Amino acid sequence: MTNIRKVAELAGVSVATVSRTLKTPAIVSPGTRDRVLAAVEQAGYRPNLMAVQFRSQRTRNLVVLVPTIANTFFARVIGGIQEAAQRRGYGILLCNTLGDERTEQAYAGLVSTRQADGLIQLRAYDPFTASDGKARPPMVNACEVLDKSPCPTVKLDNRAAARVVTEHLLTLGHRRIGMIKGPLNSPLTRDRLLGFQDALATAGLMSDESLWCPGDFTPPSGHRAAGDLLSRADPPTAIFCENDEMAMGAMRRIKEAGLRVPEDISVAGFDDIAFASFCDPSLTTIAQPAENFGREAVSLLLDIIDGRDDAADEHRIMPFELVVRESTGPAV
Amino acid sequence: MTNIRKVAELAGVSVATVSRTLKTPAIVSPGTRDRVLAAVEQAGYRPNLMAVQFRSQRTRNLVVLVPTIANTFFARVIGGIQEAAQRRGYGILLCNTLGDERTEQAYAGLVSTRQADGLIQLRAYDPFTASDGKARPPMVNACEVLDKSPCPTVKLDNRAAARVVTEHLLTLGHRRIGMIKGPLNSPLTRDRLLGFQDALATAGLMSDESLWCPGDFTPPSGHRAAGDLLSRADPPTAIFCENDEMAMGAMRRIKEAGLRVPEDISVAGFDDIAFASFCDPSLTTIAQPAENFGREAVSLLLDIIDGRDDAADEHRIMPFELVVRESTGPAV
DNA sequence: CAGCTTAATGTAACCGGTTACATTTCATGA
DNA sequence: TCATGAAATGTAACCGGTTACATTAAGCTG
Repeated sequence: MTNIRKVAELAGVSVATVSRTLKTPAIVSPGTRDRVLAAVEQAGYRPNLMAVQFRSQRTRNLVVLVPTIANTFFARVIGGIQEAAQRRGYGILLCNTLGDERTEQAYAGLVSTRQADGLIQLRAYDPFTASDGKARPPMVNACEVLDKSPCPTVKLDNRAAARVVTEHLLTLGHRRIGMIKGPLNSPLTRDRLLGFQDALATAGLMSDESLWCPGDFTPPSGHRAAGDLLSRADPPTAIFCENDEMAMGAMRRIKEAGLRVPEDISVAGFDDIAFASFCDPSLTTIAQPAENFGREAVSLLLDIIDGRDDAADEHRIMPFELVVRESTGPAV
Repeated sequence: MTNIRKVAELAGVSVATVSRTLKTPAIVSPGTRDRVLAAVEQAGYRPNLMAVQFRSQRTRNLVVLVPTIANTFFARVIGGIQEAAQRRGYGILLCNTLGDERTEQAYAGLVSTRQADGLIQLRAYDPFTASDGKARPPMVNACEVLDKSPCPTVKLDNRAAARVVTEHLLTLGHRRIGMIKGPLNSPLTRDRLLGFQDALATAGLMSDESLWCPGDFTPPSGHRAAGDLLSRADPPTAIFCENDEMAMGAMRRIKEAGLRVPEDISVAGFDDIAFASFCDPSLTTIAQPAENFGREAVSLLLDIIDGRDDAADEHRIMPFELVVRESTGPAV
């Protein structure tokens, strides 16, 4: 393996001179510089960055924990993370955790053991355990955020957004509105449910828990939940789904039952994934700046890593927007 | 920072004993072992893996170059890569290249500079340049594969699969079949086009190049291309799209034109993404074992890294399956 | 209990860069 | 010519583990 000593020998100089030629050429005399560069070229030398990292105690890698990469929304967030990190000279160690805490802890260990400089968690769970040492490693929690987060966060005001969607449905005259929820233990699900109830309460309606169906953010779960709602004696005239994937599954199920969207039942989603405007009917949903979630998270994390500690307790709220398309219409 | 020397001091033993206690406890006497473990606990010690890697010259990281993470098919492939890598103790450095060769070369440099042990490229491009040294770093090319690859490959027989889809359309009586292509310079696009032509030729039909529209694998491009096809004097009775994302865009456009799928026009896709069975109508497409592409690629790459050189020139062909759903029907 | 084997532990070199500090070279001015 | 200082270059410690080899302690046999 060609290392710096080989190059030094080849150029007839010391290792220090080779290192200086590559890092601070200005302080090396032109003649020596040329000889060294020729030797580098001849030997095909590439510095071993593992050694550099080891010396500098910085890997310039960030760990990213994603509940599931198959979700189109997260894919966009990751895109934003990746772009921002790359621009600042950092690489991304991606982990598709599938919500498994053991896996998350294992990857968090990469930070504790210095294989990465910091961590971005996209799920509401703190992967650092006591065994990770006393000092908390740099971390940012984004998208799905812990209520009492031990680190900076980047989130949406899910409660407000859900209220806006629900108000939209109420304005259209819907009174019986079904709800397809996300995973039960998630603060995100809870907040969207709260916003949903807020809007109903403001409109003077009782919320009917029998119209809440569990789902897991995948199309099949939306399909199943919609089937459940349709089988009721008095089915809802509109369904609010906590994400677009489930909304697409639900629309499919409604059409299989011979009903039309939105003429018979309205459907609203959440996230505005790429397919939302291309499915049939196109989906009314909440648009989130997914890529910006990623960029903000990286920016906050690097602030911590670089010791700009004024960032240590920041909690950013990202904007959202109701996008009304074809899947919602007046109540029958 | 607590390092092995601090722990050794705390336990009243040498650094070697600490190292042995953690790596090969069997050769340490029980009494010493207990004292060392107590000291490790007390100090909150986690070994600095950067030092371990540096010593062993192995990072246990793999670089993965993805053309675009927003594509549902690639998301599944990455899931497979990630799972297989994790099981074998490797982490993934993910790069969303967007097809930019400079970015790809930069990430390939991580391997040349020992920040990663190998690379998986999901696009038909060799990111290693001459400057990466004479010995080719470990690499595997999967999904979209170079014709003359300098490394092992994992691919689908795209030509055969496209032929099967086309034969399906021909069997349904279609004679004018439109084609929405992927990016022009890709071997994948070329192979699917060849398979399409093969089937037409076998059926004794001339292929009509005016029915080939360019796309870029995104829903909007499928939408645009379908609009283009519909505006022809004599539009096709079926459209074969080179991936499902474009097929969904195309179906949307067809319905916007007041036509029905499949009654007026049939649409077929490629990849069988999660939404293919939940859109309306559900999509006839080619199912690929996406996760297995990832697993195979990891397996081949680790064979190379571990010096099982019998793998150095392997080219695996993955199976496919035509999934007939609602979007294709008899020609009118 | 000497003599020998085996188990347990310690010492220090090593991986490949970086950089503080030491040393050499060279130009300049007295 | 020599002293002086700046510029160029060299030497070696260091980062934190691992491990070959050396050393010491313990156990066993006759």
